[in-house]
Amino acid sequence: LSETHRANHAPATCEHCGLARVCFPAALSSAEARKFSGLVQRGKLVGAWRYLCRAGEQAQSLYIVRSGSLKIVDITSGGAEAVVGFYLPGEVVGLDALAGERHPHDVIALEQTRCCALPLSHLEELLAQAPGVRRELIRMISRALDEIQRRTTLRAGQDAQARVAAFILDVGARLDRHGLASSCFRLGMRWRDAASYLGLTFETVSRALAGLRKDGALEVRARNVVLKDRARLAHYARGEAGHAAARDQPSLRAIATAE
Amino acid sequence: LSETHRANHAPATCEHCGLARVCFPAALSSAEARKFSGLVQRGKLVGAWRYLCRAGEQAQSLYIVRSGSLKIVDITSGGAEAVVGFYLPGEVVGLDALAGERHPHDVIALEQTRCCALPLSHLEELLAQAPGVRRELIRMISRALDEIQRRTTLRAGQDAQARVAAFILDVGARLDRHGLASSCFRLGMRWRDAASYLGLTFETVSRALAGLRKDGALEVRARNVVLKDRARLAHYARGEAGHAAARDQPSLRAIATAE
DNA sequence: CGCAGAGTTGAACGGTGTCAAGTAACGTGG
DNA sequence: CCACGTTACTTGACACCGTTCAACTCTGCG
Repeated sequence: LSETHRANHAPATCEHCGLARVCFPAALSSAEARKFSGLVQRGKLVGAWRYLCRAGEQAQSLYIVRSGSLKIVDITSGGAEAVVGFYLPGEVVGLDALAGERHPHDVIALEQTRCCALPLSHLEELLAQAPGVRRELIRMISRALDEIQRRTTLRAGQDAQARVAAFILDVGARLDRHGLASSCFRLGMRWRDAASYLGLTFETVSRALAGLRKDGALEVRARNVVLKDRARLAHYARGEAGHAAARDQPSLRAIATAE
Repeated sequence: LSETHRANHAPATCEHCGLARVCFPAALSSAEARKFSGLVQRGKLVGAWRYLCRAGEQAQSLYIVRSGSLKIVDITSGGAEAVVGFYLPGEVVGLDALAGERHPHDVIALEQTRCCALPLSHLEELLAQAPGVRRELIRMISRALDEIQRRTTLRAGQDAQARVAAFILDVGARLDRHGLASSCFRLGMRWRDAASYLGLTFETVSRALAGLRKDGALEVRARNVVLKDRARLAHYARGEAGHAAARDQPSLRAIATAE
């Protein structure tokens, strides 16, 4: 059963993959894409709660999430776990391991998750031979850097409801970017994980969601989220709900332009 | 004042620069390093409070901070400014603009700051001709990604003293990595900026510093910081000071290893 | 059907934000 | 170089949001 199932979800080449338009090959010439496709191990399955990779471990591959989701986890010296981020379908795991060649964090599947793998040895080969892959890889890491930086705004300075609303919208936008339903989706993580990521407790996340639900901004059942009113959510995400807007004036005296 | 001194001795080539061992050329062959050196505009000066680049602006160059410091700023829809990060000497500005070719954030000098610039047009040229530069660039972006991700831990979940202690240690570590004094340094930013970065108010930062100072963990005068007791600071940074350690048990049932 | 883990909801405490007043550092112009 | 004004920082008091602890319900799975 799982074999035929896997076959259905695992096309033989990247060209036939549902994510082809947003994955690596999208920006490659067809020759490069074929070469790329030949080096990729497609559709590796990672069960719920299993590690895709472990902190400190030698990095073997880049992984592209095809379906499912994962969490990036940092274990503090006290043994507590802090969630550093999530990987959603269409996103690439391991871009942060290209410097040290070691994975900096544990990456754990939140549900049954399917990934394609590009072995790093093959990546080297591709980088030398296919300039498109080089450009694309640099573009990807750079974009990842930008997104993480942009995301830090969600996690500090705002109150709980704003952070939760922003988080939901962010997940929606990320799914949207990869052509997946962005108004009605299933969150793979427990609230506990989302809370850790947002710097809150799961009780607070629960309460924030209750508030958003009561206002008709969204619906939540189990872990399925339906965005009912994006504008209202965005409003919450900016902290402009109920109480007045931010009064933290820029105090910015930055000078118009250098030279 | 030491700044003007240094300015007079702005080296004519990268080989003679004090940061040579930690900057780009460190990992290049001498031929590549010479080529690199020839394409770099050295020692551009950015006055305090001036923009190195602006959000949305077409990216022209990668910048390497030689001395001084800058803040990365995001302007919220309400007009308030949120500090997303800082650049310290030896670090590279603009790695997050390689995807969209536009700078995602304002970058503002916190003090008189000196940067070298590598025009992106020249970078393309280098990437094609010098494989060492390609490797090094990928390594650098990847490392930046890792560091930002690692840094998110500092900003969520811990109390104010822990965050401030962790921040100070992080700045010290970053300076150390580039061969600069790591136990006694000057923070270029106002507490207001550090507070924004840490998701706190500047009053709370001030109080946290007062606490750390009272315990003899560090000394602060104006913006000069002296680390007196790193162990104690690290202790604070882990949130193990005074009250008991984290009781947030992993609840981690992640399964030993996939397959 | 029943257990275990996840999520919800309530009450009380505490840390941080907020407001306010006072002090120290910095830059500017005399 | 000094007086001044502005800005940054310090410190205190209080309110509020979020954490903590606890009881309960829901969901999923054997």
